[in-house]
Amino acid sequence: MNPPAVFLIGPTASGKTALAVQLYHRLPVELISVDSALVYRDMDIGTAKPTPTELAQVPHHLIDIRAIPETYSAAQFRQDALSCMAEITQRRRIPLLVGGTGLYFRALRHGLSPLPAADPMLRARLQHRLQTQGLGALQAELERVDPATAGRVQDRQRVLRALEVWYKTGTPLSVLQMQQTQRLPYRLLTLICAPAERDLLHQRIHTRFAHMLALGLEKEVAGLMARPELDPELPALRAVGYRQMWAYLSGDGKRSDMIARSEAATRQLAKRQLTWLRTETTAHWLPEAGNRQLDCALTLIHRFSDNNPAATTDHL
RNA sequence: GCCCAGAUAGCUCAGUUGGUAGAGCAGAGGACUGAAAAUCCUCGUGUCGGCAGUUCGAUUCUGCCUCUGGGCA
Repeated sequence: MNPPAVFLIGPTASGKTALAVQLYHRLPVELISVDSALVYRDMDIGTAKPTPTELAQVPHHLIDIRAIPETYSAAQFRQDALSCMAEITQRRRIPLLVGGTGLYFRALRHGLSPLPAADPMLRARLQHRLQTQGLGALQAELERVDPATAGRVQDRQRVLRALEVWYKTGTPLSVLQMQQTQRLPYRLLTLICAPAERDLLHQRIHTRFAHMLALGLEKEVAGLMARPELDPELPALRAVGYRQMWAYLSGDGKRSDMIARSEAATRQLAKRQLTWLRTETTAHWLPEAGNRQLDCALTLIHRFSDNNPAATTDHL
């Protein structure tokens, strides 16, 4: 039988990290972060990263593993997470994957088709064509080489990616995506940590952003702006809060606008994360934060790890 | 106290030469295969500040009132 693993998925500001820490103290688990922003060093306050003290007490894998100018990807994540999970399993412990990046969870669970990695040179060339010829020209070309994908995607980013795959392999993306992917070789328990009331989540987002400002988010971003190798178009710096603060410190809008825009962007992020969650049909939705939530999670994980998959993989 | 300008969607505002109105933002739903905290798609009924008058019909014109800016005393 495959070894066990637990997914703990939740939107930003849902309290999933706090729950994961409590679980760490009571169960033989090790935490793996599933978060595209936490991988970056020097982005601490705005990503609500656990503090160095917390990280020392409760180790999280896959945090602070990249410098800001570096790119990371779902495929990178899958590879890194699988190797962490193997090590944890060898220590006879259970990997607890906690985070909110839906694509990373999906890539880990269902695998990825064998596609070529991003090619920065090729991307730059395509980006240039996008600027000079417009999206329509690129869409028309995709329509010729891969009509299936052309009919499915309409945004710049994915049109460019589909052409990139075509240039690198000579095979349409839609054909490559039909190939069998490698599924996760673990027995899985999926827990969802999300407030039932949207209003409550919005309140938490508001409070948490005020807290980030109090912790010195402005200073953190000003420090990044002072570094010549960084610019606001880098994927890492498009993160919620950083993008808005960078714009404000560059003279765009009032401080109150920056706050409103940051909180709105966070709400929108949480909404998109919740959309991923609704496709999780075999997951267990945990009750609201508190003792009952912890007890519920503990019970579910105990039952799950006691080699009784039938009792736990079913829906509630 | 007087004069002027406003009052329309949760917010900022446009508009209707009189036939009950629409943008941006916010919000909601959805998509998602090496940038994903990214990138996109779809969704707009609201006493048009209140009361009265003119009119077949008023959010639109008129009068009064209330409130908010600005100016003059």
